[in-house]
Amino acid sequence: MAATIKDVAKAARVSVATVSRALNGFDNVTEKTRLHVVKVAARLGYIPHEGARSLSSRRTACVGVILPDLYGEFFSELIRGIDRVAANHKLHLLLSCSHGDTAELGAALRAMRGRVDGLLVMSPHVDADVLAKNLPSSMSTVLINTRHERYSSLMVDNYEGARAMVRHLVGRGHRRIAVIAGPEGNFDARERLRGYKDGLTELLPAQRSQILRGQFTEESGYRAGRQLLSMSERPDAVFAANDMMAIGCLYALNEGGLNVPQDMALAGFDDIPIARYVTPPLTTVRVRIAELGELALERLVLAIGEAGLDKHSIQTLRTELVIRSSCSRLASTLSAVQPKRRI
Amino acid sequence: MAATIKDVAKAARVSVATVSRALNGFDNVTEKTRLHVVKVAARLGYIPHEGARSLSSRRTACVGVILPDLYGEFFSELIRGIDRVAANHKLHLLLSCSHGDTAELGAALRAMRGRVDGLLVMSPHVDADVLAKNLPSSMSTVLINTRHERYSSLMVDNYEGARAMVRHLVGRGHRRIAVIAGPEGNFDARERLRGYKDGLTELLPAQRSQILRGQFTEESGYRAGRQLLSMSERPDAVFAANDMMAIGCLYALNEGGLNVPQDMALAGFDDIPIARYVTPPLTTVRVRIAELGELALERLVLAIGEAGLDKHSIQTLRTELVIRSSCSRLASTLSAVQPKRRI
DNA sequence: CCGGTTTCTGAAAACGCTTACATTGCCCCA
DNA sequence: TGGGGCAATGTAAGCGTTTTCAGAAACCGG
Repeated sequence: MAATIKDVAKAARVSVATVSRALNGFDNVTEKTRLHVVKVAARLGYIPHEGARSLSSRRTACVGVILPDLYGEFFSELIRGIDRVAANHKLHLLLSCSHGDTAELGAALRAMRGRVDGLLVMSPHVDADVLAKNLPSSMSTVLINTRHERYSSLMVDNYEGARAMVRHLVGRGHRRIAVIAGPEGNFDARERLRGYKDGLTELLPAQRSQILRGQFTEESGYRAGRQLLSMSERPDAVFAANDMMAIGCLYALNEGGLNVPQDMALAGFDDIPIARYVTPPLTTVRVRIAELGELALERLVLAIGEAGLDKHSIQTLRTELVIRSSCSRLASTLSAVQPKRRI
Repeated sequence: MAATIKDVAKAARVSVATVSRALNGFDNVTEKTRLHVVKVAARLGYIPHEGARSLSSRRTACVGVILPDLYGEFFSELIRGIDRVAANHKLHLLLSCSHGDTAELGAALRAMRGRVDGLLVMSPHVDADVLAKNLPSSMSTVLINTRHERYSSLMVDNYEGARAMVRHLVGRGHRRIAVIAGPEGNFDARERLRGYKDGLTELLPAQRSQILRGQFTEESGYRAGRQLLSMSERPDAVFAANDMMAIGCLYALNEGGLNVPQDMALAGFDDIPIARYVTPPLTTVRVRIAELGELALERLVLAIGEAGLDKHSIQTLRTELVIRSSCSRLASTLSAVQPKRRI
């Protein structure tokens, strides 16, 4: 059995209190005693039981991170950002995944009680009150890309990002601009779609929007690409609601013998690290993903510090257009069409 | 303050023991009592304090996962595999990152004491006995791609994978085959390099090996690519020790006007999801990354179950050559060189 | 109606720490 | 030399559960 503080106390012939103080660097212990205790502890290979420690001290030095999924670079980037800040604050990460399932989300939330000091939740499926119902009240919480009236959150400006992209595509001469949208109930997907639609009606009121459904996965992007290939009147540009789908779509288009951007422009959203490495490099909307994670945890740390005084703030991260070569100007279209531009 | 079991007991006019039993589904409680307790608990919004629970029951339902880093798709895939199994077993993941630093690794290991039931450690930097020194003895542990005499581990057959790739490249007619190696002290890097070297001396004893150093990041792959561009006598094939570097290298080569595979073949290692989506799709060595995570956790779960009886086994996952188009045959080289083949 | 089971429930002791409070011992100054 | 004050240490009460053990209640056959 692993040594406990009692064993150390016994072996060092002092009380457990003294051991605790000595090992935790309190100043009310003689240097001599401390040294002795430290030595004995080392000899016994004593490692404090963090569970007991947090029960007693009422802080766990852990934060919970609840994500909808773990697939793809978006989440790994997010976690990486979170980890950076966590390391700074000597916090540990308890990772949980709702797998898009409401029940699992609820369970994950409840399971965090007594394990963590605060919670980072990303739950883009807008199943509003699973949160309120399963979150231990008094648990500091920060939401990521999830809107809820009772909790602070960090949002990405999906709407403006999407609009900016449409503006860019139109500016480059594209007219028939299709979108590969994200999953239905998804908050980000919805906002990006809204941005696309608004951008389109604003700039090209005559053009019909053209929406393909995707699931934010490469695979669904690939399927959308196949669909595009089989269309009689192909769009001249496709705006995928995230990079993964753009990449899947790109693959399908290449496979179908289409050249991006000459035959069809392609844009993504997120600017995941890989986006610049595909060929052609992907024009996309940059979301500073790691920073999103960092900011969220920074904010959570603050909230934990201030305990009760919940500020309930919403911060929105701006996005940024990243122009690479997957959306070059369409010379032919440009000359053929004389758009009524309002830009 | 959040409700505790005591509050529930008081409100329900029963003892805490009864509340505990009722809520945990023991059968020695009248159905009537249980219902009553459950109702009261719900009314008070009671959520059990998992920390207290694990202290008392001596199991945490958590496993620790210690990784060297979080950057890139390799780790996200690994975590995804781990998460799948964790979800099955209703385990939670406590994620920690050593950032390649021995001290941090030690700290992370110690921090796991009393927080988790078992540990998954990937520490390819062969700093052998940080492990033994900081691991609470009696903590079930499974290593991933890390060799240590005292613990069970799951390994990837890096050596054979690399050799197979060299064999493939030679088979395709490549002769001057350079490698972009991983970081020095890294176990995987070392094995892959060894495979490369052995493959080379075996098949092309006359050819000198040509080694560029990388850090397993795209960025270092990019630098290696620049180096390649500036060489007077360029290799006709490059084998990057992982896909990330291959992708970075590809970018540099494209940028330098080289066509892959016509001007230079390029191969990677890992088969991260993105590998198939770059252009040209990357020939690589497939490591079933998610499966690696799954198997590791499966094994850990077993080890936790059997407590003392450590089996201390080593399982090696085979790799698999994935041939895409980044390494097509070099017609010119083929005719020019008449190798003494031993294959 | 009574002893002996079988259920159900409660009291209290863990679990391994931290920490408030009490106690001891020592120094120093009156 | 005695006592006030302070620093070092010890005692013990938590922290919120589970779980052992013992007691109470209900049941059953004789």
